[in-house]
Amino acid sequence: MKPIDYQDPRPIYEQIAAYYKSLILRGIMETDEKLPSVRSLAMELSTNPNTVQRAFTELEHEGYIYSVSGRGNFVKDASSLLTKKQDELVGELQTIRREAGELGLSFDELVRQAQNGTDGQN
Amino acid sequence: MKPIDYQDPRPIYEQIAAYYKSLILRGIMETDEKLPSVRSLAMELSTNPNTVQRAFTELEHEGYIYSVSGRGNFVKDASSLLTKKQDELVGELQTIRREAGELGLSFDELVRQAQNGTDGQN
Amino acid sequence: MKPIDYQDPRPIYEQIAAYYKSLILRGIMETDEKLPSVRSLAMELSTNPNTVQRAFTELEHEGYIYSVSGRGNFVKDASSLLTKKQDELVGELQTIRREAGELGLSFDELVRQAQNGTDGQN
Amino acid sequence: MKPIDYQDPRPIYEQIAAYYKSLILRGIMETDEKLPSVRSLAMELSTNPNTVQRAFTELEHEGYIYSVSGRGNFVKDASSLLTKKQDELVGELQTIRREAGELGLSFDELVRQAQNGTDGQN
DNA sequence: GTGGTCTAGACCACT
DNA sequence: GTGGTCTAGACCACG
Repeated sequence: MKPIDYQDPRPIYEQIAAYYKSLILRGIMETDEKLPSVRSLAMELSTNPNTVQRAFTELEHEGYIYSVSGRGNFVKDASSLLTKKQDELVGELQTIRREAGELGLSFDELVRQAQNGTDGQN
Repeated sequence: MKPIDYQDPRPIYEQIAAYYKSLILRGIMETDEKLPSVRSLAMELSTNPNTVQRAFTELEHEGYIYSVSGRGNFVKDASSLLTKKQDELVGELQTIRREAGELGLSFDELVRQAQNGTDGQN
Repeated sequence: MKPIDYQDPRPIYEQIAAYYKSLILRGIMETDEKLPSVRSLAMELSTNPNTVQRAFTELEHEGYIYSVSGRGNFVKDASSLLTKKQDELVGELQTIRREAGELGLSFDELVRQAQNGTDGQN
Repeated sequence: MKPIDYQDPRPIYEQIAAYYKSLILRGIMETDEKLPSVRSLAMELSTNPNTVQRAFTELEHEGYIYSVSGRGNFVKDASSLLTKKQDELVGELQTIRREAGELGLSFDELVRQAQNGTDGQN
């Protein structure tokens, strides 16, 4: 599985970041495991090192990885991240649900609309 | 119905803004109808005029109201706002759905969790 | 000259309001002159009385007309309005000019772009 | 170049926001670069932290920066912002041009007036 | 330390 | 009277 999909409307650095978030949160990459170097990953994905660097910067800001100057980028303590991320998503859903209620819209109906027009295997 | 709930984690100015968004989007307040003055509403809600002002500023920035200096704040043309807002909410749900997929989480399960712990009549 | 143009992207009530602003500012309608009644104008333009009412409400809010309940709508003191409006437009142009400067864009170039794609007899 | 000019009729928080918009749109500040902290910038400009906070809130609402609680404020992906902003300015110019036409004023004359009384090197 | 929120009180411009 | 801006000072949550 390659992280970049040019059909995807998201910018490339977002896709790269999302790919590693997924690997980390699912436990496929373990704590303190080293990520590929910026240059090598840029080669592999045929993209610009700046784009990879931006993805890594985002991962660092959001607490997924830490960077050691001159050594590389490494996975942060991943154990708590998944449940934390899950709580965030549930929180966002509750916000949307409350907003829908305030506007007289049916939350279930919105959920149904969100499930149409996409692949759909959840 | 009073707009401020101190149990609600949202800041007061957000609650006030949300309250008027709801009134406007549901059509309870009509185009060009006048909102209460900053000072009188602050009195009524026992809060600071700055807090009300902040709520109104947010409403103005988001296109719900317009302000006429020395006259008051008035409801903007709200006709198209509701469907636009609904589209936004569906878009946010699709984003969450995709993120959940990337993390190996069940979107339906998250939706179920979001519906527990709150009143729940959607 | 009829005020409504369905090609115009602006809402109908905006067009009606703009039409009367033009008449008032150019001195074609004089101070205290009576505007057509809401109902008769709606008939003449084959539109809904609500739409005309909304246009008149906007004109009143912006200080062009005043309304006397049961009698009709009348032109406010128009003498000072034109120069005031002209000053407003110049002020807006200066704002745009300053913003362009802050962004490293050429104001003249923007003006040129704004003059292409439209009729062009200024 | 210091952002605050007390001769400028714009409120201080607007000037601060405009200053950083300019830096971001011109590419002088890069994506994910950190802005000064609210308090340190307030010290440097001899103004109140609330005023700086207001400027940053506006920048966040308008999509120029994002804030990470406890870490600071950072520049958002700015690549598409400049052309978008330019289109907005051209659109505003066209609106003014149409209004001028409706009032019997010469657009070119207004542009000339807007260029007098200021520095003038566009 | 950071951002974020809130209060109290003041001043201005506009009408 | 109205909205809008600014200051001073306080408190909270997060890390």
